[in-house]
Amino acid sequence: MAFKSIIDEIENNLNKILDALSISDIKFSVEPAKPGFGDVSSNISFLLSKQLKKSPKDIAEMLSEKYQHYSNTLVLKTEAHPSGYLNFFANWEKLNQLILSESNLDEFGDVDIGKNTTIVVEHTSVNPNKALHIGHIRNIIIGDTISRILTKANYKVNVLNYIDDSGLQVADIIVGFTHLGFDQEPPDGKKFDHYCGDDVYVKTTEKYESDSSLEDVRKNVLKELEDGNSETAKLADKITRRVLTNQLKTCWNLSVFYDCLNFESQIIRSGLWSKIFEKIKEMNLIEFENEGKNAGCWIIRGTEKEEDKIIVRSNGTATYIAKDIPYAAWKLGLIDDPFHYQKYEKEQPHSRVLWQTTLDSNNESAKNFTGEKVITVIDSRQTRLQKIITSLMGKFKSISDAYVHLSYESVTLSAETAKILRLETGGKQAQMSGRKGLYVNADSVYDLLKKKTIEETKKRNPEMDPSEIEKIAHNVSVGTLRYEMIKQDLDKIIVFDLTKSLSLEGDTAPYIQYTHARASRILEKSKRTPLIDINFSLIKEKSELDLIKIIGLFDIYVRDAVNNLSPKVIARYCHDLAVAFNSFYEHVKVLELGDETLENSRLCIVNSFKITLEKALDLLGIVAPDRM
RNA sequence: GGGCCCAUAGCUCAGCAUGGAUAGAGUGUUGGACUUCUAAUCCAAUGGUCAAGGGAUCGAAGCCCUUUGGGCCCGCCA
Repeated sequence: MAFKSIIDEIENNLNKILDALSISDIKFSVEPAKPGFGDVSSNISFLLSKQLKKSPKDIAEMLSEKYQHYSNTLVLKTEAHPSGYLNFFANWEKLNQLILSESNLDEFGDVDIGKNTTIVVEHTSVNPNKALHIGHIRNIIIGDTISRILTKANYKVNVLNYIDDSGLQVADIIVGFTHLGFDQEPPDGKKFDHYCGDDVYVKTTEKYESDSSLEDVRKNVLKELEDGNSETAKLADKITRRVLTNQLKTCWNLSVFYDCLNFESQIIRSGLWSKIFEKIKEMNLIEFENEGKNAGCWIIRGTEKEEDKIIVRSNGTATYIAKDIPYAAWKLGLIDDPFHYQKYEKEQPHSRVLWQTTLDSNNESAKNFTGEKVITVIDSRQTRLQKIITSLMGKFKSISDAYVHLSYESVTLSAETAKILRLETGGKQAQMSGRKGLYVNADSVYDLLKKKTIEETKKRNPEMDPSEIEKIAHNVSVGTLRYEMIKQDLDKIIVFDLTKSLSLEGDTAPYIQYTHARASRILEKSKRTPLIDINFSLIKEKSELDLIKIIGLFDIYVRDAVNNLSPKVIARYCHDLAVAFNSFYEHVKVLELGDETLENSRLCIVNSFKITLEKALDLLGIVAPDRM
């Protein structure tokens, strides 16, 4: 509750006042105040202005007076601001005690929005024919962060990664291996996923332009992929699984973990499509077109100005979007589960078990990776298709918003970075393209960051053990990359610039992580555990109060992040915490004050800050080092 | 042609959902602070017709409409 306690107290009292005035249906706000306007503000006077035929200022004065007659534990005084706002000043002695003691609890920041219901978060879902590039990373980090935040909000989260192992992109590299003579072993220790993406995929698609006969080869390969028993399918299975293992390595390195891998090939072979096809036919959600350009196809009728969408071609085969329908329905638990589950062959770090679908029965107990709600993280270019899926799922499931497409803008390359990749754009940003080899691999960005952070850490800790430096550099590099992907809103394009991405100053993860290291060192040097039963009247410096206040706002921001599915809210909160701590650090001393009691009270603040920041950063998948 | 998204300081972005006080950060530039709990830091200065126009409102960066500029999507491809 923390800071929310004072908000609730004010809200209650204001409601009582309204009751006494026989006023109802007023949805006023009670929010943390802007600096300089007390601690909590309400807009209530503005909303009453019309009804009471008085100026907001007069109403604020009236309310302020009345407020005195109600019981207050956390509010010290009220103030009617000339602008009309009703401002409240906190009893900081009590509020400090409340916030600092609550911040020591494990469940600090928890909010119960999910009520322990299940929710699916699907993210990553990259074709297993290439290495992850910086654009995929945005998807992955958004998905992982959302999963962490939803878990904090008491959802039981099932994280899924959909493996499109039977699509055109996979067919392309198989063509490369079977018809263009690419060796199945990458050269000189190159990571296999990089080799498939950088070499096999790019060069094979290049070949299509000069050799049109390859088109037929490709079509055949694609067809053979659907039949699990073909030699082609077996080769593809071997290749894609090897690429997948490499991709997962990249994800795990970034502290991204999953619960289950769902293979498209198995969805196709499970026959789920024909079941759902029958069902949507029965429900009249799909129509057979007898005439016009789509004659002979099954279509979903477009609404008003939108075009009809073909689901089954006139030759009887299902289109791309059709494949998404059974999967979406499966995720929502709307159809009998055709899968068995087995543990993934490689062990996922942090002893979180990773499962994968299989069509072969085994001895594992039954699993359920579906959810009452589903969040699918896919970039905004798929909005149109996802809208169709969403509306279709809405007709299957009565809960509103059961299926959510969490959309985000793509990552583009800055003109300078494109130039490094030998693409002249005339100063404009460029869309990445796996096909054209125009992208920046995630692994290489990590490597560059790592190299730089090792240097920086060494500089500051010349005596430190190399393995310790390595560990810190890893956490800082991962933090930097993750923070860059999450700190802005989902609807903003990220223009990725290789040089700028290496910045470790300002609004970056290292800035935030550094404050944690500072706090840790103070606690370490104090050589004692701060005691919480302190004299709170000693805390009166502005920088102290500001810091405690922000600590107390944690759950409010978690709530905000969940309700708006907005990971950046937590990123900003972490940044705010760090700014407040840095200001505290510069303005007041903690150690060697010659005043045991004051020292202890400040140590309490430092400790609360440290554990709160740790929790908040954990929601972003960022580890806070004790030294850096 | 139709649809979706974006436009706030030189640059990158918060604020917009739920209208109200003084529009905030970072970065850049300029100046200052390390014999001090780590300077990956802090402090200060600089920098804004909130794209343009109109509307509703006591009140608009925010809501409605129009326009402009930019991005993306619109295949019996995936």
